[in-house]
Amino acid sequence: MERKNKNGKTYLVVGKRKAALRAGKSSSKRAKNVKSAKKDPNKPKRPPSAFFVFLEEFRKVYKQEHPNIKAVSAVGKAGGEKWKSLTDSEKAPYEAKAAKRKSDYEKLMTAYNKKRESSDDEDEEESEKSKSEVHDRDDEIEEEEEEDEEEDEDDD
DNA sequence: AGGTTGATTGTTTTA
DNA sequence: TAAAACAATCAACCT
Repeated sequence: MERKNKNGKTYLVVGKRKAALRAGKSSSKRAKNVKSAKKDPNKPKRPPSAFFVFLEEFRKVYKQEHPNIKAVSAVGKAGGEKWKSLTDSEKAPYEAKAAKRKSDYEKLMTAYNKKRESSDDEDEEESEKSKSEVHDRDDEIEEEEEEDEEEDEDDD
């Protein structure tokens, strides 16, 4: 966050994490480019943490409370502060959703792995050499049905 | 015009 | 185990 457009163009110094992003030629922030980062065509993004789940809702209400506020950092600060203000009971539902998302993430990851397997890219060294030959000739894994079961837990 | 940063915390990942 | 990075967002700012 020390962007000095004066003379030096070293304004992209954000701190630490974004720096690595700079290393990669990828434009999007999502482009995680570690040294050994493999090229992932469509790797499932990480599941949002309970805080993020809470933030999604918090942002809406925050914007209503502060329609003039447009900076994302404002919601971040307020959200973070509010988040800590919440009790475990309050965070419980958010964590529950986060956990659910994580569950789906694992499923997506499995599908992703299978997809990768389908790809004839032997560039990656996989430790699953003992795996039996796949018999499923046609396996479409891009089918996701979201079933939201309404569980009402109000015991505090 | 488009890419990128900013700020929060939590979870995921890799070394 | 630990540390780093990334997950969304939206407008402003830089190239």
